[in-house]
Amino acid sequence: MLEKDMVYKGMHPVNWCTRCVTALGDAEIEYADRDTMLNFVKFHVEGNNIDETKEIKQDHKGHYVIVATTRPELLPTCQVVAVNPEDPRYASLIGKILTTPIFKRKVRVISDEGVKTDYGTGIVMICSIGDKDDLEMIYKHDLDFEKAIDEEGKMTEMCALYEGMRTIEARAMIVQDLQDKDLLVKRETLPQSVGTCWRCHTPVEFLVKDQWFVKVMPYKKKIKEAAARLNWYPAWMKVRLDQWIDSLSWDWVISRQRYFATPIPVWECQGCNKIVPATIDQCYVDPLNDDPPVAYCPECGGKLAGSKEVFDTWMDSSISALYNSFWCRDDAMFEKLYPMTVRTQAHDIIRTWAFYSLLRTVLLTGEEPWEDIFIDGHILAPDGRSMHASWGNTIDPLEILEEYGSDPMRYFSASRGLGEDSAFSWKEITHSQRFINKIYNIGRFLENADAKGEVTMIDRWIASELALTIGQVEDAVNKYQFSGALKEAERFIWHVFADNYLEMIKYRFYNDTLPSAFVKDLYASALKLIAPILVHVTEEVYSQLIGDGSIHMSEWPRSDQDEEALRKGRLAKGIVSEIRRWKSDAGLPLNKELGSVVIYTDEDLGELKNDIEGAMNIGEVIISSGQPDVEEVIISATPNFALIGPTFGKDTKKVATLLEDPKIAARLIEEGAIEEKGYTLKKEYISKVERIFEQKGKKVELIEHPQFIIEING
RNA sequence: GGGCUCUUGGUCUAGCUUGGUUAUGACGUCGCCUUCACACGGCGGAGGUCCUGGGUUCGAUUCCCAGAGAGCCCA
Repeated sequence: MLEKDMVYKGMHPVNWCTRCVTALGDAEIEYADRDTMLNFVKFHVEGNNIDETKEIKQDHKGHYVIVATTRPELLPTCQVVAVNPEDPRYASLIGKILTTPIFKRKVRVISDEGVKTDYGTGIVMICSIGDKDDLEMIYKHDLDFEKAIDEEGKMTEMCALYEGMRTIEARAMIVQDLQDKDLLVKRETLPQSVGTCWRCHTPVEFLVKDQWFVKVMPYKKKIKEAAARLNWYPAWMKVRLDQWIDSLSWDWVISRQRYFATPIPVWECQGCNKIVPATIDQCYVDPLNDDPPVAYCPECGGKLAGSKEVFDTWMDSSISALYNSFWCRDDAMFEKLYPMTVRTQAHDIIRTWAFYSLLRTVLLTGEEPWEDIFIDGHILAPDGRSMHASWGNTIDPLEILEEYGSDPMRYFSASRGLGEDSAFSWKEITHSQRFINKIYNIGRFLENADAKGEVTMIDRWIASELALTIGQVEDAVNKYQFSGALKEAERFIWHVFADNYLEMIKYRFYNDTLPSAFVKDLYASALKLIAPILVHVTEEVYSQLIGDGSIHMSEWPRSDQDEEALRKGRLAKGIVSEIRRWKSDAGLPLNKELGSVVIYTDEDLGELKNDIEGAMNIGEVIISSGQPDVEEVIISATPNFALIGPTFGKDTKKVATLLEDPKIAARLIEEGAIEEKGYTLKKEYISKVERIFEQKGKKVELIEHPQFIIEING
């Protein structure tokens, strides 16, 4: 980058802590709200033909204007005074010369739209360097950098009799002197947000120092184009990067004055300042201890001195994609691995890691470092705030690992929505432990199965359910929605495979008609879906059931989807659930034997008859395509708004009221379509009806479902 | 001050892209069930102004606008 002129050395203001005596990166600044004093100071106007106005007054020394400043100690560096061009109060002042108080410097009044008319008196002095606004003005109007404050926070010799004082002392003294000389009009308290050193909370100063830079300004468009080619997850995170790039107004300062970090691998000629970089085969190199590649300056023969500065740490981390793909070390690997598939990081370092990575790799290779970028949130303390040792709300992950193991913690991490911060929750740990326990116990149950039974309809059903789940997990993972993948896999394993399927095949387990290998294999396939999250329990169970290498090295699962099996299996599952619920409602044990049950349905459930009997301990299940011999009375009906809304528009409510009438609903279901109050009603406008059943005046135990009716004969 | 995000039973949360039956699940809570993988289990119940206001619409948790509160990033 040095050779390509993308890196240069130049004078530039840096954030500086006068207590730690070091430069600070922008990220090391903490803003603190505090009160300061806004001082209203007289600046006398040069010349005689002055129009006196409300703002331009006169005292015994002549005409003056009032400038407001929070930093009177920077008066010695005041080079210009600025007003807003739109400000009518000072229109006549633009171009005039003022005399600075005490230091008696002649300064010009300039206009700049950046001046806020409602700050102080609307006139501001531009000093080097009070704040970022000053900095912008200095660049914009090509002013000199003057140094009033040194590295240790003391006033320099240009501050005349204030030289050697600390800034706070100098400020107090100057205010006093201004007052004594009748140059101070008034003081006001002003709430202010001050940048402070993150370590010692000393307010930071801007100091102009010799620094190394990576050019950013010429490449903003290029970086935004590269960012646009990435797939962002979540998509809105890209907005943050774009706006950050737009807001940048300086190149990237990459040098730091620190004790440790990666040394800047260059030597400088003491005579002519020629830069001699280390050669590639010299790396890694410490120019303070290692010899330069040439003994003397190739330009002037002068003595070379190694750089004492180190890199901003982002210089290292910004090329992680290049490093990890063996850039400059193994061309074949680089060709294969680069660009990398995905960058994963949190949202707080979009402006640093993501941005600098894009910048460096685009400048070095001409292409973006990854195909996808996914931005995750932070884990907050259980109280919803960020974790701080001083707040006493931290969670030590090592304690969780020791007490619960890593699977519950991984479960928690994966269960969070992508990109959003979320509070750590012990409940999730509890829940995940239960799930892990479930996974383990299912494994223990299947472990002992060794029968070689036939694969039946219900087995093909669970295989089809698995196939659907695999698809859902794939969709979620492809969008980096691990929480969705986890949820689908858990739903299948716990609530479909264990709660329903296992209950329906248990009787085959005990009468040795289970196709054990098939069931074990299917369960192992399901475990693969969550193996990347629950790495240990899945490995344990897999090794017990399959015992053929690691689950983490196995093929991604596949399963056959059979529409007929899916339809019939779901129906059987629904029937079992309904009977179970009925037993529960009746206060019966779930294994209470039932004499016979008649199931009325249009579907041919012959192949599932045994499974229903086995699951619910029923003497005999009779499948009938007819209707039970009972009288039905409709007691309520629910309209199908999805149909009647588009059909009836504004009249939807009236029609809905008609459909809800049990008598109308009964007639409608009987006749299919009827005319009522001028509307043509159809049977399909009713989505659900509630009925009761009677047989010769006696109550009949019927379970009603849209797809079937169950008649229970205890 | 600017940007982005969030607000859903006691607590946490899914759904909102593509508006429509009874709003998902977890933790807790209450009741029932000791069935031989698991009582750290199973089944069921109670518990909701889907932040507020306005708009679009026959219909808004979902779409649009405004506001309030919270978080993060920046200044």
